[in-house]
Amino acid sequence: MAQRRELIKGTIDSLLLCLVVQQPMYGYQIIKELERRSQGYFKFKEGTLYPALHRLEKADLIQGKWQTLPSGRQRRYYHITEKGLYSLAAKRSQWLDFLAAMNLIIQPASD
Amino acid sequence: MAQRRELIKGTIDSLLLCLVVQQPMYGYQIIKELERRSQGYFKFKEGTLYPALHRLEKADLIQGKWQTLPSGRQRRYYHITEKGLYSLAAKRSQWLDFLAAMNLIIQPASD
DNA sequence: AATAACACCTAGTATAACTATGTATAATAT
DNA sequence: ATATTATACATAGTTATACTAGGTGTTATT
Repeated sequence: MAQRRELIKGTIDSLLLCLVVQQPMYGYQIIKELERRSQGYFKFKEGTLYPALHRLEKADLIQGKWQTLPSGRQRRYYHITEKGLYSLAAKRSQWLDFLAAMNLIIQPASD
Repeated sequence: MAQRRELIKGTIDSLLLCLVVQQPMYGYQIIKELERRSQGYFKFKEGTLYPALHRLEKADLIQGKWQTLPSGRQRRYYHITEKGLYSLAAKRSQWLDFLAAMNLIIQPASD
């Protein structure tokens, strides 16, 4: 039924690392940015994103820092760690391996 | 940690349908065939495959039929149903959509 | 005679995306 | 003025599914 939900599993960490490797970002921004860059495909819920960010931080792949805007509003900016950099490279590689295997099976049926 | 495990989620049904659409196959054969075609990448465990086959059969996407070999050994051959054909087409399309979205984010870093 | 390969099965576990809900502020609409 | 939407964070509980670990029985190989 919700194949999309399952397809996405295992890719969120890579997606998040892909974004924060370019520049530090905060949660809400990441949700919007993923939706924008994927042309509306990725619409992560907060209940998906924040736990994922906490998981990555706990694993020392990203690190968050609170920042206070002039308005007084709080944002938690995450930036990638050195360990995160290595992890991202590994995850990208794993993704490509997976993709290659999938392509071997899911050939665009010659019809 | 086990990213591979999560990556695979949501794709098994498509993989199985992809195989049985070509010819009826039985469980053990599917495991071996997926490993062969993916050049060793997919090595599904029985605890993964058989429940998946049962799930697909329950959803009326495939149908199994016991066959007895001359040796007396029993095999359950699964063939795709009409509903399975439509489902496979839909899943392939969903996979391509997902892939396109992923590619927009996981660009092979220009390095 | 013992091991590996064949061929099926399932109960329980782990993981992670999501639902639903909560808090609080700023901007916009009525 | 007031209500709604957008911004910004958080988490407890639900659901789905790949896997672990175990089981049954047959056939082929060492």
